Amino acid sequence: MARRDKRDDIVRAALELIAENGFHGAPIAMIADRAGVGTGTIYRYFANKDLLISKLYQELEEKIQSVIMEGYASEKPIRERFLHLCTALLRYFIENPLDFRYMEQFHNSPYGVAVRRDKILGKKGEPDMYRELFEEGVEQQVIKGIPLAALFALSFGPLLNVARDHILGFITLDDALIARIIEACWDGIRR
Amino acid sequence: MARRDKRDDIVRAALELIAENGFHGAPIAMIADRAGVGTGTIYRYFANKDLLISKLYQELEEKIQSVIMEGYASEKPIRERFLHLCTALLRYFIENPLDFRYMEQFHNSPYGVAVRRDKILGKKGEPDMYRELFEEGVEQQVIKGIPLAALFALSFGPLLNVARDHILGFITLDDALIARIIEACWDGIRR
Amino acid sequence: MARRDKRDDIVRAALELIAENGFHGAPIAMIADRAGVGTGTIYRYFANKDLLISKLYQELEEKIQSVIMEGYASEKPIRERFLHLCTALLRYFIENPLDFRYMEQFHNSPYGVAVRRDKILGKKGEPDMYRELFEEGVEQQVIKGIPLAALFALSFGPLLNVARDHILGFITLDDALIARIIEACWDGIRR
Amino acid sequence: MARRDKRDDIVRAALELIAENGFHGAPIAMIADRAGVGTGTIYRYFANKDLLISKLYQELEEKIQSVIMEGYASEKPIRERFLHLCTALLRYFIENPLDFRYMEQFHNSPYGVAVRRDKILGKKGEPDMYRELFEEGVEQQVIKGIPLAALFALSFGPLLNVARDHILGFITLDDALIARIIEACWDGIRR
DNA sequence: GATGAATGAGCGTTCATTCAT
DNA sequence: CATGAATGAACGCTCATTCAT
Repeated sequence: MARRDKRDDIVRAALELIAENGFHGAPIAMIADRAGVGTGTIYRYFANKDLLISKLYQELEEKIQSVIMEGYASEKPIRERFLHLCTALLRYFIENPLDFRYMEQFHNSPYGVAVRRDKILGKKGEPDMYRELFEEGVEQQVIKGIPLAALFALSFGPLLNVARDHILGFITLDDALIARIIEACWDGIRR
Repeated sequence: MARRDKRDDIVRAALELIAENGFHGAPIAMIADRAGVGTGTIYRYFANKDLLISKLYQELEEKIQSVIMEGYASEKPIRERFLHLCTALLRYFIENPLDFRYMEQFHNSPYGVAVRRDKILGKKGEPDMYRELFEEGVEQQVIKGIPLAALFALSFGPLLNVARDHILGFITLDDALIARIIEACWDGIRR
Repeated sequence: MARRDKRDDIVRAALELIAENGFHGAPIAMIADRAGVGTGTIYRYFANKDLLISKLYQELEEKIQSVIMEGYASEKPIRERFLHLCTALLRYFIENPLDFRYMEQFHNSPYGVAVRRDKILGKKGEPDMYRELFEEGVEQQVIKGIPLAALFALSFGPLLNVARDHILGFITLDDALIARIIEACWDGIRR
Repeated sequence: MARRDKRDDIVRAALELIAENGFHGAPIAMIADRAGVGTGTIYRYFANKDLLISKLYQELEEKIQSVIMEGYASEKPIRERFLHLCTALLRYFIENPLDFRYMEQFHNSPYGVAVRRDKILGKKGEPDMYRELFEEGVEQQVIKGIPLAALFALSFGPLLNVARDHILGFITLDDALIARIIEACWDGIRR
């Protein structure tokens, strides 16, 4: 088996178990078992469990980022761009429920706080589509002039909530409902 | 010391430690220590740690429920009632950050799922102000005709997010900003 | 069983196993087993394995110190005092081979270096019979005027070597031989 | 690279790491790394770690043996020969502290016991300069008539102790001091 | 021959829970 | 009733050794 494959097996096993059971419910031995490798093998790819968790988060974030940026046109109107990003993100989560659950677990953990700070306050040079979009929208007076953190809350809060409820089976999201919910998010932030 | 007092000490210690450090950072021995009781004593009040956690959640919920219902008048317009509930809730969280952090920890854990289901789908007979409000608002065509879960998401999602950001210091909520954010939530759900 | 007894069981088990097999050959689980307690119990008495090892060393040292000081008269001639201390020490080791082996293991380990430095250079305020004796002897020109460390080496070096050889069965020390060897040590350091 | 060179690299890496960090601090992977070879390669030269350790000891011993025998003349008087051997040995250790530290680690380990036994009791036919010297000295009544093990203890005990203290910086040995200490050793064993 | 990825037994340590006092 | 000493399963992690390439 190629080296890459083994790493992938580990990452996938970690993703599944953590998504399903939380960090608690995913001991290294169980991850190794699910991945079909020895426990020691995991440590050849990740220095420790924390790093495995963080690395997996980063990779997911990059993957999601690239997916939602497909077809994104920065010259279109703010509203259209907002709808695009939100729809793409929500669709991604619905189609990849494990990824969603993992991200959720991660954000609600000590790691998550630092990441959230960077997202809101802007990390060293790294651009964030949402932040740029909000800042531009506020400037153009299309979006309410409230702090960025509030705009993030008004957008992601509902989004992540409905994604979760859908995955848990409390609601069933189809294209029409997705569209209505995202319109509602837009109603929340638009001036 | 009265039996009640001892129980309260345990509950308060658990609240503080779990709010500050998460479930991980609150072993029974530490809770007992902070409460000033023996570890065994906790098991005289709660059959096990899970039950302590769940019971504490229930009590917090009841307390919050009663606080936000103060001055709530069901004969007032939907909008006004919505603003009242949301403002009271957000204020409560800001003034009681430990309670908020605890609720957050709880919701983001295996326990949380069942609770959320009950809230959305309606538990055995127990009334929920929000659900009633939303149902009435939808009926009166004041609120968007989307599933209850979506309305919950559009309301609580932003609320909990800004509460967290405030507590973490990423945003500073004053009365004016609270009002604007809750208005924005209303914009999101109103027809 | 009294608390003290359990602690003693742990300490004795650690002493035996480490003396017999070295630090390597004395995992916590084995010590617990030999002591007849659960592994977790050890951690109620010692914060970690290192502390157990260090504490055991200290206690042994104190015990040995008090034994060899029995009947020690500081007004007697240097030579007589030297013979007394060395004889008492060597006898102690022969009669308590586990203690000897333990001390040996300890001294030959990272911990041991610091202890040795203190012994030679003189720790804060703590008096050491040997150091005082050597210093007095050098001053009185009864003992060779070479560095303390050299005097320690000329005394303890042979002592510990023969103790080891006796315990390992390479030599059999009786009172006469002990006396001759210690006289030889004196020959080495005396002017 | 020649086979011999690779083996030397491994042996040197093992020597350095074990001397510096003890057996604990020298995992096979680290030795391989330092030697610039693959971990598996080590097992082509040594069946297992224990054998590497023992073989390294033997080689060091042979090297030391040959060095201290330089200029050794068995026709000279006992005393002179003793001073020669001890001086050469002490000098060697001071000039090769890694070798010394390694020997020390080795002697204070399960392996060491067997080696010591051989040295004192005389291994199958292998001659040992010191043993011969002591036996001859005792016979000529130049050296005290005590067991060989005691003579070894009175000679090597101080020697190894001062070597260690010098390497650890507790004492500074120059030629004069070395001479005085070895004279003192001689005082200890001579009749 | 040489490699280093893979392995899993074994380590030190934690902590929810029990139970004798 | 209240206690806290005792427990041992379970955890994250290490490392000597193997073996497919």
